[in-house]
Amino acid sequence: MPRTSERYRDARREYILDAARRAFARNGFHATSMHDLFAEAGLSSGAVYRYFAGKDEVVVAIVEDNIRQIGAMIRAVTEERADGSFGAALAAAVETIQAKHRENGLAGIGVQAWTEALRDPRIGAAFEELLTGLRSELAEVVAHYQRTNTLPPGPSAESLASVTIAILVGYIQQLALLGPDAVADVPDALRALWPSSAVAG
Amino acid sequence: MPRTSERYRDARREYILDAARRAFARNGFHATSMHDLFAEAGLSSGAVYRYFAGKDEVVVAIVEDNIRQIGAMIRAVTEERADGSFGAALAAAVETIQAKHRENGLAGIGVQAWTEALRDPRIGAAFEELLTGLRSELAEVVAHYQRTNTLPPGPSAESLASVTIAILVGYIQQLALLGPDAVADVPDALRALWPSSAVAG
DNA sequence: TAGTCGAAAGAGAACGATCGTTGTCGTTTA
DNA sequence: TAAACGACAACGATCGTTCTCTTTCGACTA
Repeated sequence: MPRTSERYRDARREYILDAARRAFARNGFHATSMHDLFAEAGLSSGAVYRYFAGKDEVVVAIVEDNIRQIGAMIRAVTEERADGSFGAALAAAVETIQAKHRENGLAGIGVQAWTEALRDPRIGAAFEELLTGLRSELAEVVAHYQRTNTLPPGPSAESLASVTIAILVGYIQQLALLGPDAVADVPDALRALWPSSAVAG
Repeated sequence: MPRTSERYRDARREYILDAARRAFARNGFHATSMHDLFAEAGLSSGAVYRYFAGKDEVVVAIVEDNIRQIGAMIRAVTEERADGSFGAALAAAVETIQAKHRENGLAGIGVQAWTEALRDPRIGAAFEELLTGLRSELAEVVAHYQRTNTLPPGPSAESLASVTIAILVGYIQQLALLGPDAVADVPDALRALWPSSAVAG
């Protein structure tokens, strides 16, 4: 018979993750020690280790959540805008990412997560799943724009989806490194590159 | 009066950096210890520390070289192809990057460097310089394509340059994470997106 | 309903391991 | 032969983690 409810445990876990996110966004995964994390959360080591088996588990939890966030944002925006132009859908995705980044530093965590994916098999697998899943889903969206002649019919929908992902990933990278203001004009460029009217191919 | 020539010292330094690159590409900057580096180079700590003041200096040297490589490749390709189509120039840049990655794991080091740029001010400054310099140079190239009606005249050349950088950065990211085969069809997509003929805008 | 008991939560000191770095001493070469 | 190179042991610091002890709170009992 547990002393506390499951709701309490979940809330506590989330509280620790929030503190970890702040600390990690400030100094990076590796440069942030567990003691830094304890200080940021205002808790002792014993308290934190009751909810996470180790530092790796904290990192993985944060990265997996970050993956889920980014994936969900891209999916939501591109699908709901399937009737507008391709450029407008892309611009909307970018603007959503930017807004989220301003409030919780999404991009910084994301960039760090990509590097971690190269080393940690668990994170690597999660990213591969995100990217390949996103690619096939975006391929369907892209195919729609190919049929309506706003994207060239020549290349495969999958290859165009890869370019789409590249744009979003590269945008997040610049967002993290240069800040939101430096890339504020990207949405306009995307809308102009792929407007509603037909494009040569 | 030094025991050896300056040429010897330079060669030795480069030898150590090559070993470090291999070790870092395999395990990442942080997960690779100096002892790992000594083993990879087949040298003692004393030998390495005679050429580098510390681990940070090794990392910075490798990252700065990586920045120089990527910047040079993008500049060379986009400038020499200024008479072809924008898509062809982009595809050529991507193919050059892919070839280099196959031979020395360029993309993996690059992705790690981006993360390090968030934390180390020296690396961060180098990257900001690369990105902003590249952006203004690419803006001139892009402006050329805007004048010849192969890119829409509406958006600023700088904003289109940011999108161009995003594509290249995002491509490198996918190259590192998914491997060359998974993104082999990207060049074709780029050529199809921006062919020689005029594009609506 | 008040009191008691047991288990979970949390604090905090401390430990073992590892890492980056240094210092010493032999070796090599202009 | 003097100075740089290089090997190697070892050091201090730091980090992730554990262990012990106290505190807290829900459940059961009278």
